[in-house]
Amino acid sequence: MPDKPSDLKEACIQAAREVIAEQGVESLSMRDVSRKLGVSHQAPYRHFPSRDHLLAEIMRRCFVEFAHYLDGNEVPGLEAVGFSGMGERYIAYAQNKPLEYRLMFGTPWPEAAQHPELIEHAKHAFDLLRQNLRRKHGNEPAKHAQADLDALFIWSALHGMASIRQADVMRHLDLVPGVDQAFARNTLTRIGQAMDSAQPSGTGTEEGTEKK
Amino acid sequence: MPDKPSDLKEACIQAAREVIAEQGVESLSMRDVSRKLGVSHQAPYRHFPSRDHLLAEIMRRCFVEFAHYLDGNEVPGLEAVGFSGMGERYIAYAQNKPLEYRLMFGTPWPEAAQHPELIEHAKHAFDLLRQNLRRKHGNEPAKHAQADLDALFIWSALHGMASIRQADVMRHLDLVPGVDQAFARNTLTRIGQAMDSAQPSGTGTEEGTEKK
DNA sequence: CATGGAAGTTGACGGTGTCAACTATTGTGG
DNA sequence: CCACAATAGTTGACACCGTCAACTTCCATG
Repeated sequence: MPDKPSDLKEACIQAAREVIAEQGVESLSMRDVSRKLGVSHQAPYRHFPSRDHLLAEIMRRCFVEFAHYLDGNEVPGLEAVGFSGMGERYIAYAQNKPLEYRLMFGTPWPEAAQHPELIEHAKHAFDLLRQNLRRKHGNEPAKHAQADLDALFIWSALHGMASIRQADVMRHLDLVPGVDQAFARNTLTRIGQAMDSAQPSGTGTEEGTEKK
Repeated sequence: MPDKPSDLKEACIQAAREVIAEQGVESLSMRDVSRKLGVSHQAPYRHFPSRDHLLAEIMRRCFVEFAHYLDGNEVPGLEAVGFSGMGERYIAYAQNKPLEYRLMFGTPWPEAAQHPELIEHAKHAFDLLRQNLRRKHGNEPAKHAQADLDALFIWSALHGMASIRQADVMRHLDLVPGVDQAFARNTLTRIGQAMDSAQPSGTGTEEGTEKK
């Protein structure tokens, strides 16, 4: 039990991450981190105005790590091979850091206005994917809408897969044995097939023929 | 204020759904339900052993509704036109009943063993998609693995999109205007393109050439 | 009519986040 | 060198939560 750490703010973040890693986000309490640090239950409030602010700071750091991961700086085995490599790194992150992934993408976010740096770093991670696609499409502004749509689609498929894999409902679907192993590979293949097909006609920005 | 409802169990479920619709899942409390029904804070425990059991029952009913929706019995405008129609109905449900969708797919599930009927109904909803794909592939058992993989991929893309659309982080990504409108349509198109491509080589059940 | 089980009430316990007031420490200006 | 103010940390309270235990109320059945 480390008593009275010199940098309490940093120690709070560290302790909170440990609690999250051991028991999950939802059962993290301010008083847990206080106890863990051998400090009064109000001490963390000197450094974080509320539980949400502590959580937001942790999420922000997770997004920094995540972006680093997506850039290929964390998994030296997988060299950057364009977008497909990024998809694999996305999957690898969700698989290797499931609690962090759940924290970033599975937890109800605190009010955005209160935590501008959080959304800034989240946006940055998304921008890595988007810029990758803009380079692929050619960077003229006319193509930006399609790049955004592609980024959203790829993110959807990857995030949906990561969420489903982490939800224990998957264990109860009576899947054909071995399918869970092939799930990630198949998803990447299907994404690639979709992206190799012709681009969808319109972005929907010109008119709306399906408004009913 | 409805005093002393005759069927308290049903009234609890109704009241809880209202609270969820007004304030979200996470701020639903047993005592809220009690107060709303003008009843003591322990009365609901006569009918539900715990908060999780009440939540599980509500989730179960949501899955029943959701399956009904997927089958096309709720949106008479959209006739059942095979898989593609089901994708649209999936999206329509997530859009029209966002809180129920969040409850089913965005909330940490209670321990599965405690709530067998919940997973049974969840599995039933997934089976609607799977059986649809089995009919499409031909129903021989050899094709079942591919049907499962396809179902998981389609579910991933749809669920990922639904989650992302509901997360308010989307409002902060500086997307090209109009892209959010086209998001759903583009996703369906991309799914269709992926499914129209050749099937991926293996299911991963035969051997593992990528185990390392 | 007695009795027993089911439904509902009351009260408590330990847990939480957070406000308010207090103390201790530390660095600085007179 | 010392007073003083800011900063960090403590203590105590409050309202809320889920849930256990003991109590009452009531109705159906023997």
